[in-house]
Amino acid sequence: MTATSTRQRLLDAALVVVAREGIAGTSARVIAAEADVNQALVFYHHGSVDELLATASRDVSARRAARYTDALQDITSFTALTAVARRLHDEEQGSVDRLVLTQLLAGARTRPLIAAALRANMALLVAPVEATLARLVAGTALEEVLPVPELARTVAAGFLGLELLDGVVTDIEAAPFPALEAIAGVVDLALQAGTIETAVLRRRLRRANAEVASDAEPG
Amino acid sequence: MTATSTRQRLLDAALVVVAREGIAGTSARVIAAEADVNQALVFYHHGSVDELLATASRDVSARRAARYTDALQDITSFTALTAVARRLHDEEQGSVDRLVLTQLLAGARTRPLIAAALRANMALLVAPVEATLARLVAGTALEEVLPVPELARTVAAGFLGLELLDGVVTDIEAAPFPALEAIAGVVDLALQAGTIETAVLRRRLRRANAEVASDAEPG
DNA sequence: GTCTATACATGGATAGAC
DNA sequence: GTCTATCCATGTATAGAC
Repeated sequence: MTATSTRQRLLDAALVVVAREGIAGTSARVIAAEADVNQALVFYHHGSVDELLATASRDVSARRAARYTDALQDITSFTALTAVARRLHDEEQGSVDRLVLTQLLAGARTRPLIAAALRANMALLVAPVEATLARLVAGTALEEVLPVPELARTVAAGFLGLELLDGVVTDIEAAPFPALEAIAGVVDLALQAGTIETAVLRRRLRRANAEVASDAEPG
Repeated sequence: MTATSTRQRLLDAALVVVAREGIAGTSARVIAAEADVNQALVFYHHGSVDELLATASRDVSARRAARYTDALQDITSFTALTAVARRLHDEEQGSVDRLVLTQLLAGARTRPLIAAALRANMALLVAPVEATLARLVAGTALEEVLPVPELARTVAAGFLGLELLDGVVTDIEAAPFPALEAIAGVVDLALQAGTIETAVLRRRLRRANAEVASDAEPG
């Protein structure tokens, strides 16, 4: 086994440093120290700190997307979807990958290279969620009222929100999942033919949707 | 009218700078320049940059909580709740207050003073949401299966997730709300007596809940 | 309360020897 | 590919005059 290349050591170290020091505390010097290499090599191998972070971000998100795709492929109910969300969240507790994303999102607001990397990465992350949701609503009354691509982004964003707050507002840690699972239970029930007649649900959903639309443009 | 005090000018400027430059680009010098006062006055009036940010954060969150409390007080359905979420989101488009929270959350990971301020602030933010949800489920079949305090934190966190991604992953901007409103419609329908008999829903929800619990501890 | 001046640390990035 | 040395900008914070 050859020793890990300096280039790769810097990529790994960058993620560790971002997770530990935050985006504001991440510098070429600190990353190099973490990788135990000379500071100038950050610029030799990666051009700039932001390019290094962008590359590292692409790597970590590819790993994350693969993990999500794998975990979601057998999902057949909203209840199961929330259970997977809980499991993924638990598995990522304290992991480097988890802390990095929120730090990079904050950094992306002012650093174009990081923003570009995250945009590409978010698409990877949303794809498996979208595929799963499309499978879940196919053939149900929800199919014609739920905008699946948008819902997938909403779900991914909400999940991110939980990860973002976890550890800062510490009392939120395990709390979200029972709540989400209870709601998923209601939705799953609503989808079961026999509990609500599909035709009735469809009609009512359409009516409710129309009301929302008219509420949104008052007077 | 007396001119705004230097102390207050610094508080206002701090938020502007955090929103514009991000937490990583926020320094005493930049804040002082934005406030058009001398750099040393940051330390004279606020002790340190982090203390200034913590104070400013408390102020901005108090404003935000007041806005939310006001907007939520007349909510009587989940559909209306999502409509309010959409309105609040739209109103905060491009506002200083909106960008600040995510930046401070990222900063909180490594800066104790900011973390403490945000913890206090999050409680303010969750309170009106919790009160609203408690009102919504009171007397319905959901009352005994939904953990309201946890759900309130989940909703707040999810909302934050949307705000966090908005502007970075640009295609998410307006998308979440139709999706959320469609789901809220389903939940509201499920709660309407006559659509589903309450007793049936209760029994099924309990059973679904039990299945989730046993799924969570396999083999 | 506000200013100038300054000490001192850290950071991005490059030149040039090896 | 890697190292040392260095330039220069920016940042925190304080001392002391006004």
